Amino acid sequence: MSPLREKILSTASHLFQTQGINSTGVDTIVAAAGTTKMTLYKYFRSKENLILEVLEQGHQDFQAWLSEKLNSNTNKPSEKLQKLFDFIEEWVTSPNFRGMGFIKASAEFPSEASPVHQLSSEQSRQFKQYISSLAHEANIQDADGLALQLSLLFEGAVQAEQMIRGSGAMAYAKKAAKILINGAATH
Amino acid sequence: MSPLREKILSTASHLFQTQGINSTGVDTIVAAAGTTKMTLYKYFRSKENLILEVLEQGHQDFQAWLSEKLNSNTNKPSEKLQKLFDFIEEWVTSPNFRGMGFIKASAEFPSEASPVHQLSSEQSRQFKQYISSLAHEANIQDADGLALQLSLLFEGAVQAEQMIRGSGAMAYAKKAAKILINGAATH
DNA sequence: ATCAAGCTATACAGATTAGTATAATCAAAA
DNA sequence: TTTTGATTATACTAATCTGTATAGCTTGAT
Repeated sequence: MSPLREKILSTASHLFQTQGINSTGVDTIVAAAGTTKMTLYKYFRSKENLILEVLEQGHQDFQAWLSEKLNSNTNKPSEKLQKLFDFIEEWVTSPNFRGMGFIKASAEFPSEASPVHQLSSEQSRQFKQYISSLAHEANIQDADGLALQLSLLFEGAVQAEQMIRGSGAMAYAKKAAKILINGAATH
Repeated sequence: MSPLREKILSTASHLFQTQGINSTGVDTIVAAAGTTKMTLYKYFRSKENLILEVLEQGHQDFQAWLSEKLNSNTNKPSEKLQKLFDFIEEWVTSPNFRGMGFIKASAEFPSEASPVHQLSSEQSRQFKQYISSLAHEANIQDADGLALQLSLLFEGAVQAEQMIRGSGAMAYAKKAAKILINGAATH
């Protein structure tokens, strides 16, 4: 892929996260990326299109990183579920963590008719589905229920971390997750 | 207070929640409220000022409703904590629930220099502090830790409910809350 | 009936937005 | 050296935004 295209994507991702999506103009993006509007509109049909691609890439990066971590560091299915929040914490507290795109995007595009909102909720659904599959492999009875609860903790912790940087929310979310997982496993 | 002023406040609150704050123009607000810009700017110094007042009123309404419910329906401190999420669910699933302002506002105003962001995180802190005081009265050892975990569940559930309306997330958040409360009480 | 206060109507300024049109520049390939 | 393709520079359109200025209307009190 064109390096300029990637530069625009990463610059936009950074600005969207730090300044907000709607508050970040196209002019700001191209200035920060060191290019011009003509080039941006050559690679992206519209600003909405750029937003969608930023979201898509962010989500894929996270999912790929997470499943790779789980597959290479754990063996048994029950172990995967137990270590899930350890890796999530590692991701969230890493220096180049820029927040979860789909959480903020759904807040900035509340209308369900918006393609951005639709992609956001689809990504949230996919993430929950991934946790559910882990819970299912670990023979948890109410796998979907546990997955929903864990995703609530996750989204709440990310939200809290975005609200007050360095709040340590994820550490407590991890503890809560362990309690919920153990509780669900005994049934 | 002037009925027109209140009409503007409630209209703005509704539009901010359904369309987003930054995406809702002042012209849209006055048209929906059946008045004009001149009147709006008579009662509110600026749009930012209006946003702050909408947030303030929404938070006060919620806090007043919740503590009234808890004080009139429960006696023992431990009972308050147990019934907390029952009442929260009642609030969130009520027909005129318009979402929690401070959660979306912090997403739309990510810069910590923004007064809107500052008020949002202050309200989030106050809510967590309220839960903490309940936990403390119930003689929970790590009252602050439990309060943080419960507020994560709360914010995650509201977020999920905003993302996919009628997802039933709050019911599962309630179950998770009971488990965490019981777990913390035995220590 | 006159007056005053509150509200409406409308037009405007100034800034910012997304997106486009046109021309100049630059580098590498033929 | 000439051509080709990619990028830049700049100017522009048309819409939208917050906030203000000016003038007219309406209603209730004196």
